[in-house]
Amino acid sequence: MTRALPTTQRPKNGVPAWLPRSLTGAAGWIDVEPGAYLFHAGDPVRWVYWVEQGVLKLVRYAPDGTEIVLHRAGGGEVFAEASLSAGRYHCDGLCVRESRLLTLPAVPFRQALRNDPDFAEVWREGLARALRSQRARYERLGLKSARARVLHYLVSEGRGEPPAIKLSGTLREWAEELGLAPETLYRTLADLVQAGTVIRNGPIIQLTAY
Amino acid sequence: MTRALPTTQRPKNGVPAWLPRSLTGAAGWIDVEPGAYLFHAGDPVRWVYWVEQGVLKLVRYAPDGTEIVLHRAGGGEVFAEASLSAGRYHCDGLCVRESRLLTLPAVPFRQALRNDPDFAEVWREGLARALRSQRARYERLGLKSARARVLHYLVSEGRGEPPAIKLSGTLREWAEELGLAPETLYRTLADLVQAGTVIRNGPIIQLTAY
DNA sequence: CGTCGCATTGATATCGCTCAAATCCGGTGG
DNA sequence: CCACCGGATTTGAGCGATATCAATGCGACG
Repeated sequence: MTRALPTTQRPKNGVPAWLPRSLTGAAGWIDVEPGAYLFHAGDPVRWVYWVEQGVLKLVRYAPDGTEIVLHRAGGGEVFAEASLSAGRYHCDGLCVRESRLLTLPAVPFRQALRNDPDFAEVWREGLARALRSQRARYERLGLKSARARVLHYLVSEGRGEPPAIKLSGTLREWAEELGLAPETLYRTLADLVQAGTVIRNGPIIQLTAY
Repeated sequence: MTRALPTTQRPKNGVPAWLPRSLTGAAGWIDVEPGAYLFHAGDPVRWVYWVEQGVLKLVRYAPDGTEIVLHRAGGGEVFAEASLSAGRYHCDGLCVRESRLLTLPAVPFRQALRNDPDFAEVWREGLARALRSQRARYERLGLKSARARVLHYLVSEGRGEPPAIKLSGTLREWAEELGLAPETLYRTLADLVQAGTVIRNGPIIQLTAY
């Protein structure tokens, strides 16, 4: 059932520096189109992917066919790394937006983790960082009010004293990250500025001091 | 500012088997009461905690004093392991429910990760598993309807075909995990049973087949 | 037998989502 | 330089799903 992967070969630029040579040697670039499946549940694990650009997702399906998204990965992230500790995939991996991926063979990847302590440490740090980030996002979405989510974001992701952030994308994208409709974020931000709780200078958003 | 830790010594039972001897030798049991701080932001990192029982949380504070929860840890989980890659804590760690903890000194812990490949692998697997779980929970909370969250939970956490789960706790606890008011979960479950989408036998909840 | 917490159901209020229209802004082509 | 276009940003209005408040039943436990 797995659709054949596009195999466009690309020059090996942009390979993350933290990958050991034993892996980069066997790696290859591919481009995938939205809707294309990288693998299906049950397929033997062959590759782990590093996402240079684009968006991918891991999905399962409810009996009625409803898609259940387990994870979304974007640029700079590793995709399907859970498969490293499994022989077969436990969900489908598919492309959401046109993506360029670095394919890393799973077997040498596992070997590198066991044999290269430096790589293992970098990998471990990456997992820990991702886990921290994910926990904070989870706690944030547990908050019921838009106001509380925005403040949570500013405090947990912000830098400085008082905390401030610089939006890298659009407000719409931020709204999606916060699990809010864009309109709700617009209004909530306006209210917070109105109330003097935050100050906004274009893409810079800052909590006011005590 | 850090309140002195309770230092009740306990017999060394219940130590997780995956910990290397180099760590268990230096470990100790403590009991902490709700409201007690294990550490404050800025404190030098001394310990990582394994939670035998209880609930702890990592928090920061908004300028107005609002508590921002970054993470909650319960029985069987490791707490404050992010501190392993930092010299100082970046948030406060405090006790939510009476807890019994195993204190693991940070320095030997880091050494063990570097020097003991087996331990490093177990640790890595644990991080990866926690990360997967957290991603699924995050995607779930991103769903706006109670119905969708329940179905997502059944598909992503359920076992078998069609997916089924056995509730280990109360429905209230499940509701909290789903980010719903308990009443909403009661009603949603009743509706799903009514509609024939799920079957419920006490704590066993199962999706119906196609 | 009394108490406590969970489960359940009812009634109501509220907040955020949705649909809509107007404006702004950057980029593009004439 | 200007007209035009598409997407983001705002603001308005209304609806609906969920939270909240309440009351009852139930079972465990002392």
